[in-house]
Amino acid sequence: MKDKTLPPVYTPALVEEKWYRFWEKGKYFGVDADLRKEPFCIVMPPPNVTGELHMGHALDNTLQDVLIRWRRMQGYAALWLPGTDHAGIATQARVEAMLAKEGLSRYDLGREKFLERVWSWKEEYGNRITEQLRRLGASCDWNRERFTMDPGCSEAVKEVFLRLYARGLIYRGSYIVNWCPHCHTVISDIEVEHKDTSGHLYFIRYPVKDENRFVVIATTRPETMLGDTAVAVNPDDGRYRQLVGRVLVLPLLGREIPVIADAHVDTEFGTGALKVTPAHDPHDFEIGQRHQLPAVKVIGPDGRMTAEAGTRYKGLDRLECRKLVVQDLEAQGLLAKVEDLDHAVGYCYRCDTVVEPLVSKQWFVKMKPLVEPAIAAAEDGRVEFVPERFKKIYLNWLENIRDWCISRQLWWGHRIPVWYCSDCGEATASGGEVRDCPNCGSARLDQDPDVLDTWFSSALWPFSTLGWPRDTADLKYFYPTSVLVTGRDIIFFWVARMIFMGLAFMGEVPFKKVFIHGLVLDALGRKMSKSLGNGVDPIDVIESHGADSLRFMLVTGNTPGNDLRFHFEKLEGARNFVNKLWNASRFVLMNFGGESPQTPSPEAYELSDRWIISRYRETVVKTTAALEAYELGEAARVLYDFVWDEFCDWYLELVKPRLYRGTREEAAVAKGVLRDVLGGILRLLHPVIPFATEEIWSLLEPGAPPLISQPWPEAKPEFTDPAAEEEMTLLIEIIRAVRHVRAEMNVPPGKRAAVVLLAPKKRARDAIEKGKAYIEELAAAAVSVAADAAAKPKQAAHAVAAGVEIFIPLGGLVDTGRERARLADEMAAVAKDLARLEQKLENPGFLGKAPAAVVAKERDKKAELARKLEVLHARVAMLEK
RNA sequence: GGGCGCGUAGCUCAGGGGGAGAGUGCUUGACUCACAUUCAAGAGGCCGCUGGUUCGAAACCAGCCGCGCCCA
Repeated sequence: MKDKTLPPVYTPALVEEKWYRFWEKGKYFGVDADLRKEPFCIVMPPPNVTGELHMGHALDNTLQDVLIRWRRMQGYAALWLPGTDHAGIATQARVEAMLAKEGLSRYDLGREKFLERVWSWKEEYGNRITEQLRRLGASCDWNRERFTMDPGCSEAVKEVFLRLYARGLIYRGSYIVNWCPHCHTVISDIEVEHKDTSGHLYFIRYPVKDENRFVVIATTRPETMLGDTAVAVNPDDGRYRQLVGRVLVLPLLGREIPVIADAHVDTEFGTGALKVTPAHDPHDFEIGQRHQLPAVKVIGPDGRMTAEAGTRYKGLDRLECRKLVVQDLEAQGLLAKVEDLDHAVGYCYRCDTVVEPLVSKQWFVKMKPLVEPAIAAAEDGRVEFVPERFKKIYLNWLENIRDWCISRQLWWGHRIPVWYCSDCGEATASGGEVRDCPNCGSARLDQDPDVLDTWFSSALWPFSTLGWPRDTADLKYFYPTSVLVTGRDIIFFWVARMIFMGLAFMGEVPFKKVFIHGLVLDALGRKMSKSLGNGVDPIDVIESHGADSLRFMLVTGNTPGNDLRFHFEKLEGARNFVNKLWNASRFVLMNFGGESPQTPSPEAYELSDRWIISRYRETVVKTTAALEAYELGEAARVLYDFVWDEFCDWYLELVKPRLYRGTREEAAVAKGVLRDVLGGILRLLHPVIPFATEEIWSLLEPGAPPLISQPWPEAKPEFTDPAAEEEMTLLIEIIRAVRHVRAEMNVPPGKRAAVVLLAPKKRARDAIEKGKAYIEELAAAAVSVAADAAAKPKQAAHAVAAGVEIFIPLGGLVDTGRERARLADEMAAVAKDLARLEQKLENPGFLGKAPAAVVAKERDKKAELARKLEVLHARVAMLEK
């Protein structure tokens, strides 16, 4: 070993940090608007500032980094724009929890002081996740890092709010909304997760006024009956027709409520009579609107019963109240029955608390006018989904969308830029502080206390980060961005909203492609979650196996749109691959002995050189095509196979004789090829495995510009060499056959065996002559070639490969019984295949309708199998003698 | 209830109208001077079921069964 500087096991920790610093300091991630180049731009889905890197981030950002590094190498002005999201609810909750440890609430501090605390918390912890992204190798332009609450983004949020308000697309009103009693804020419809929950269906008798009969209603939430203002039946329901217009007496409270008819009522559910609680159920709210029913709020924002619920229930938690109401109804004989029922219950997606629907005055975005262009853009292909099926999901959602509730009862976020006059009640929207009411001149003005939904600012991300509302060069150059890479779980939250906001304010779609990937699941196929404790920390993985291994595992395991299970075995496989690359490079470098070999002239190539170059060219084509098609996993698999099977297992072995025993000239040719092909491999792998490839590159090409800035390999047509491929395929087949026989016959691996090859065809004989040294080296054989059957040795193990008969004379070592059995098995297999082919070739349908090339191919196969069978028969006959 | 995805080797998954693939695990052999995180050889599969289209289906279509996800 001439060079001991390369350790035999690749150690990522020694390499990764060094190269990341080098790239970042050397500004290799940075890019400017450059009209001589094509732009390629990805805006990073901003992780929450509160967040820590999880496997979902690791996958999402690895895929982005692969695309960005690849396009950068292809010569695009490749901008990957990073940033973080202020994550209203999550961040505020985090800081409030911290305060709680000091025995304080946010109200103790007051709004201003509280926000100071959040900002300082953000300064302290907010860059943790960006540091973690660096460890993953993310090559984003940190100089352009943005934050959804930085001055620029805040400006954009205000501007968008004001413009939408001016167009009448933002309005304030009292509607039923989803209240999370734990987060203490309203959340939008999509922030509610519906989960099947086992509960009960309570059947309650509502007495008809002045009559001795009842209407029985069914409900899963009996406590809401205290807020009932009607009972509704379907107008076509004969059972209840005569009751419509009558008055019922609401049990427990004695309030008189009407029986109304509404087509919305499902006659199949329960008894067909529906209690109507407009203040606490979305459907009931709509019925209430249609029939001008009062909305009685019996549940307050704290999840407790209000005074309207009556003195007996006031102050009780909604679930305690449920028990008491049921108990009271039963005592009064008004509870008809209780059934078990699984039904969908809404939970807050942030904190998993049961959401309480209630009527409240909130700000909304009117969706219809915004959504129509967003639908059109997907339908006419201005924005494309990869895989395409996600387009349907997107469209289906937009087509059934309801108005978006955007106000949140939080302090951390973009404050709603509206001021209310205490004197005349006028609401004024403004980009700056309003001091005098434009309506009455009063100075008694208060800004709306609420902030905007975090997703409101995220929706502007692709253009707010490029400078909007200012008309910047970046915005002109990079917008619309090239592709958005994100998980399928936030198509509604984010992707759809960016598209309609982009269309509304830029007049163009924010990205041309949406590349959707699945989720990273645990080994058992469950979502990784804190509560299950089944999450795998990417940083742990990076520390134990290296960022490259993690990235390679995530990329190879990824099929477009499908979920990916995390298995440590797969991670180890990836680690082994990186180590394989490392060692192959180590071998190459050791043989260079510090010199830089030159590319040989093509005439100097021998068969194996022509073969590996041809295979390399094919790999460039396949890899590039897979990347173009967003099949990143396929690209990585193609590279894995090429590097491990063809380059390491075959080419490196084939090259050893020349390096160890060849002439100087021969060795120089081999080294030149090694340098070229390994260099190409490093380029191809760099987007997926950036650290190890950069390290190896620096050793392979000392003094050259770093790999990150090298051009992507070209697929030169002149590299393709079908003859070399055909010949090598033959030789590989022969080598495998010899190895097989040796193993079967228990020939010790170290023992050089004599091998006689009988090749009737001249082409095969020529190839064997050319590759004789390969066979001898890789099959530990002493080869002699013969053209006619006279050369057949008698006491020999035997095999057939690609029309070539292989004899390994073993003298007395051949166990004829065993050999006969082996041959019989092989003959059976061949005969079976042959029979199938013969049948096929006798089928007139096949002969008449199949393409000529297919028929010819099948004929060839048949001929070859027939000959093989013949040879095997002859061999058996010989053994019989 | 509607929509989508997935059922291929023991496990995890690619592939995709004309020869069933990979990784891992398993069996056998080898510490061969790049790598035992390795090398070589091997066993292992009515490609979920039933029909249809086709000369030809594991692949395309329909239905069914099972699992998962999303929406209501």
